[in-house]
Amino acid sequence: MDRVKGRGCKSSMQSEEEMTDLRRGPWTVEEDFTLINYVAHHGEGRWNSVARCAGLKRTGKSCRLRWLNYLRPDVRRGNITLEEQLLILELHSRWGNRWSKIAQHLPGRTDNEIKNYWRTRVQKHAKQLKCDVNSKQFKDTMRYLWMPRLVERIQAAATANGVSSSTTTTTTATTNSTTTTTNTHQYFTDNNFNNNMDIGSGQVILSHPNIGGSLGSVPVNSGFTPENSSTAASSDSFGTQVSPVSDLTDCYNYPVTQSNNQEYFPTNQLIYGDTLTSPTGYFNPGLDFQAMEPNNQWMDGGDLLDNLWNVEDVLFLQQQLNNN
DNA sequence: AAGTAATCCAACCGCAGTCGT
DNA sequence: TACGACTGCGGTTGGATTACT
Repeated sequence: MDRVKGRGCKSSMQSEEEMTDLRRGPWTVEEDFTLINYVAHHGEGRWNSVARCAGLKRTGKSCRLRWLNYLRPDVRRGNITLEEQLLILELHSRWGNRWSKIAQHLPGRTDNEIKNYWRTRVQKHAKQLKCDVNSKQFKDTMRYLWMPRLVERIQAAATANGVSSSTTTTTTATTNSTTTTTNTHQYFTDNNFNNNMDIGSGQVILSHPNIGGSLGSVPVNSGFTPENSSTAASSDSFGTQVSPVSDLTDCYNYPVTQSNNQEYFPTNQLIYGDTLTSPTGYFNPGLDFQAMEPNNQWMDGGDLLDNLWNVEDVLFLQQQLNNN
């Protein structure tokens, strides 16, 4: 196979790569097949052995990353739900950039995905507010505006769908700490690609939640070409490209629509309460709400997180700032 | 329609921790 | 204890896509 120009190539090749003709960059369908097949046969772990024994010209690290972030059958793809957003905000406020730890509480989500979400969405808003994402102002904004609003929206969605409040993500909290209890739910089927795999013959006839349609001996979705498997975007049956307006529910088995959130959302019982309402004058001056234009996506459009904002919030906060 | 800017996210890197010898 | 191999984590990059002019 041709050597693929890598991403983020900023330094000289590692010695390991200099010695062998290792591939870098996007994975091809063939490589994905090989890795899936090998893991199905031998299990996870010992990634350097995987790379060697499976005949993949990849580093062990690359194999591990590809498997964990993309090929693993329980990887959940698609938009981050309201509940997940709430959970991310809460857990990040407690643990900071401990993406892996945060990801453990969001079944099916990878640390990479959460990290990307944080950087592209949350930090974007911090930038718009011209404050540091680690600043007290921004954290207060999250806690007293975003999170209560998320709770409202979750409850509203639950009400609209006729879900009793007891089954929604109930929230109570103190300003100092939040109690989280974790119930481990099985949200996704395990290794569901094994069912149709004929390992003995080497013939792989499997459907994989992250790869649309059948794999192996069955022709791959026409949206795939060997050279674009991980970057094929909108036509990618992996559901790689996650656009705020795209509906990818057809691309995988897991519900991503709001109406189903309660069913699949982990019952990490984040408990917030009325105390989430900002105490008068709590906010420190410094947030630059003038920077938020009236038609800013942040306030009246865009994705779920963006929608948490509206003009009333801004006016309210400006009032708070003026009072100080 | 074409060019440009902004955004998204898969994949890379370096570093630190763990484990076996 | 020292060393190397391996693994996992968090930060960063840049190609692809989307939005805007």
